[in-house]
Amino acid sequence: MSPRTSKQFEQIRTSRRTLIIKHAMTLFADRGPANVSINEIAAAAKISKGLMYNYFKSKEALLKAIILEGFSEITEIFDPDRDGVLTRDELAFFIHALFGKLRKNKKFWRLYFMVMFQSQHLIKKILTENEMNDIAQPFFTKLINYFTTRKIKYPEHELMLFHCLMDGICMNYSMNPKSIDLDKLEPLIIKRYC
Amino acid sequence: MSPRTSKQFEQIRTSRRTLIIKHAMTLFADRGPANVSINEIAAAAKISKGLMYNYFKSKEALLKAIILEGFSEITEIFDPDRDGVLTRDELAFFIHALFGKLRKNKKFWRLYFMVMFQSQHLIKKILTENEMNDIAQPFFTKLINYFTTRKIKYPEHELMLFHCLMDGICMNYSMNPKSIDLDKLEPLIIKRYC
Amino acid sequence: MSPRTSKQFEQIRTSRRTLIIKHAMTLFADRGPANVSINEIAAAAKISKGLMYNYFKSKEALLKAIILEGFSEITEIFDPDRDGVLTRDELAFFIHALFGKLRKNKKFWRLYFMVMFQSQHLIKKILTENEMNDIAQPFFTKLINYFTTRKIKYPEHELMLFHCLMDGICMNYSMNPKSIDLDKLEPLIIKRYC
Amino acid sequence: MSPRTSKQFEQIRTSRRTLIIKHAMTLFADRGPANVSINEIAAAAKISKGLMYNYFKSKEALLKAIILEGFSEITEIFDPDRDGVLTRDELAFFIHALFGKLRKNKKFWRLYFMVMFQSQHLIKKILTENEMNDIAQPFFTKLINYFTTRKIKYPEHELMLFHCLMDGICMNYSMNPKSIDLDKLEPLIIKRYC
DNA sequence: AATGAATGAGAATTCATTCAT
DNA sequence: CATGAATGAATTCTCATTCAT
Repeated sequence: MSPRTSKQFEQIRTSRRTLIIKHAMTLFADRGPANVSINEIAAAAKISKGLMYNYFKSKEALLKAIILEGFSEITEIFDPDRDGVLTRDELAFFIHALFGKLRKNKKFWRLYFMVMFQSQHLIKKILTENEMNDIAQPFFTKLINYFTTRKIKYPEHELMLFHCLMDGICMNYSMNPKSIDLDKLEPLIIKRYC
Repeated sequence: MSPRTSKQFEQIRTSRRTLIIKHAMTLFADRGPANVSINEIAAAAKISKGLMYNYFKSKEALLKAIILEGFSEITEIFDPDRDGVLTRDELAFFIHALFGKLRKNKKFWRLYFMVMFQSQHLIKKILTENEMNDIAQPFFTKLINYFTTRKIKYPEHELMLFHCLMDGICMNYSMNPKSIDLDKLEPLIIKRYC
Repeated sequence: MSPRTSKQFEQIRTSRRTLIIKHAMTLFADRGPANVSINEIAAAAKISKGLMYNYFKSKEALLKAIILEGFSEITEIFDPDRDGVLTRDELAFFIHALFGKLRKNKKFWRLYFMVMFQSQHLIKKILTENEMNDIAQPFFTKLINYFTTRKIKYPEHELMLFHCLMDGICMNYSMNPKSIDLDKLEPLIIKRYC
Repeated sequence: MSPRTSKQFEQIRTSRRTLIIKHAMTLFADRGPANVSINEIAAAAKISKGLMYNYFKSKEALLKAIILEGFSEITEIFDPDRDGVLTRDELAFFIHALFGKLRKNKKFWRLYFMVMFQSQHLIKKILTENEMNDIAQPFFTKLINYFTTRKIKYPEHELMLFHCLMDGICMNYSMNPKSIDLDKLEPLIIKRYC
C-alpha cells in the first residue's frame, strides 16, 4: 500500500471534523452544552478523547465552531441583493427560505437559542467574528424601506414586530416542532407582509 | 435570656429565603443555572454554603422555587374573566398587563427562557405542578373564540401567530431590553388585535 | 404553679437522657453510627439538636454512653460467685441468663458487634473504663478450673471454643434472629457443657 | 513514537486496579469503610482521586469489588464433592481449608464482618449476585446428612452450633488473631466433628 | 495521528458543632 | 433550660485538559 497523500489526510481531517461537529451538536442541543462531556462527544463520534483536542482546542472552541458553522448555513438567506431594493417576491422568498432552514436545522436553532440565553458573552464574541450585524443590518434597512414604501406608519416598529414574530416562531418551532404548524403559517405571513 | 419564639424564627427564615432567591435569580439569569455554583450564590447572599442547604435542599430545588415564585407572579394575568368571553378591552388589558410584568421581571423572564431551552424535563415537572396548562389553556380557547367572532379565517393559526409574536417580544426584551421599544409596540399591537 | 424543685429537674434530665439513648440506639443499631445524624436522633427523641449537646457533649460521647449502658446490663451475668468455684448449675444459669439478655437486647448486641469491628480504638477506651477484663477474666479462670475438674484435656482451648461458640451465637442471633433457634440451642449447650 | 497497544493499556489497568484494591482493603478493614475517604485511599495508592473513579465508579462499587474478590477466594472451599456425600475426611479438609483461608485473609474477614453488620442491604445485593446461598446451601445439606448418619439427635441444631462455632472463631481470629490459637483449635475441632 | 491513563481544580452536598437569643 | 439558625470542614464525585507512549 502506498502511504497516504497529504490530500487524503486532508480529507480524513475534514470528514472527521464534520463528524465530531454533527454528534456534538446533537448532544449539545438535546441536553445543553454544560451537560455534555467531552468524553460523551468523543464516544458518540467514535474517536478518542485525545483526538478531539487535535481537532478543537477546547470545549468552548468546539461550541464556537458549531455555532459559526450553523450561522453560515443560516445567514445565506440574507444574501441576494443585486440592487438595494427589497421586492415583495424577495421578501416572500426570504420567509420561505427561513422556514426551510428552520425545518432542516431544528437542532441547531435550539442550540443557538440556548447559547444565546446562556452565555451572551460567548455569542457576542462569535457574532463579532461573523459580523452578524454586517449581514443582517442591510437587510433590516431594506425592510424599513420596504415598509416605508408601503405607507406603513412606523416602519421601525413594524420591523420590530416582524423580527419578534419570526423569532417567536423559530423559538417555538425549534423547541417543540409539534406546537407550530409551519406549513400553515408560511402563506399567512407571506400574505400579510408581501 | 429567653429562647427565641417560633415567630422570630419564622421571620428569620422568610427574610433569608427571600434574600437567597433574590441573589440566586440574578446570578442564574445572568449566567445560566449550570454556570453558577452554590458557593457563588452563598457568597452573593453573604451566607455560608451550608445555610443554603438549610433553606433549599438542592440546587435544583432552589431553581424550582425561583421558577415557581416567578410563575405565580406572571400567571396572574391570565386570571380574570367572570364570563367566558374575551372582550376587546380585556385583551387590551391582558397585553398591557403582560408588558407590565415583562418590564418588572426582565430577569425572571430571561431565566425562564433559559430553563425552558436547557432542561425541558425540569420545566415539565414544574409546569405540571403549577398546572400551567390549566391556566393558559382556557385563555387560548377564549382567544380562538375571539378571533372567530371577528371573522378571522383561521383562528387557530392566528392564535399561533399571536402567541409567537408575544414570545418573540418577551424573549428579545428580556434578553436585551434596549433592542425593543415596548412603549411603542404596545399601542401598535393593541390596535392590531383589539 | 410552684417552680419546679431541683429534684423534678433531675427527673426530667434522667428520663430525657434515657429517651435519647433509646432512640439513638435503635438508629445506630439499624444503620450504623456513622450513618445516623445528630439531627435524626434529635428528631426521633423529639428534642432540639442543641439540647442533645446539653445531654451528651458529642456524638462519640453519646455512642460511648450507649455502649456503657448496654455493657452494665450485660456484664451483670458474670457477677454472682460468692466462692471461687463454678458449679454445673451456675454455668447452666449463666448460659440461660446470657441467652435471656440476648433475646431482650438484640439491638444492643448488634450495635456492640458493629462498634467492635468498626472502631476498636473506641471500644478499647470504653472497655478500659468499664474494666471489662476485670469482670470477665475471673469468670474465664473459673471456667478453666471447671473444665480441668471435668478432666478436659486442654481446658484453655475448650474455653476458647466455648467463648467462640457463644460469640457466634450472639453474633448470628443479633444480626438475624430468625436464623438461630435459641430455644432449641439452649438445652443442647447446657447438656453439652454442664 | 507509536501509540500504546490495547494490551499495554490492559496491563496498566489490571495492575492499577489491584493496587487500589489492596490499599483500599487495608484501610477499610482497619477503620471501617465509612471512616475511610476516597482521598485517603488515593493517597495510599499514590494515585489521584480522579483516577480512582476511572477504575471504580463509586466508593460503594469499590467496596463491592473488594467483597466479591474476597468471596471468590473463600467460597472455593465449599466446592469439591463429586458425589453427594460428605465423608469424615472431606469435613476435616474443609475445616483445615477454612482455617487456612482465615489465616491468609484476616483483613478480608474483618472487613467482611464489618460490612455484614453495617450494611446488610449492601451485603444482600452482593450475596445475591454471588449466589452465596447456592454455594453454601448444598454444603449445609450435606452436613445435616452427615450428622444424621452419625446418629446425632437434632442434626439441624448441630449444624447451627457448628456454624456458630466457626463464625465465632473466624470473627475472633480476624479481629484479634492473638486471642485465638488456631493451630491448637484445628485438631480439637476435627477430633470432635470428624 | 491516536490512545486513554492520569491529573487536579472545583462542584454539590452533608453534618457535627457552636451560639445568639 | 431550649431552640434552631449558622458555620465550615470534610466528603463524594465530575470533567476539561494534558501527556507519555
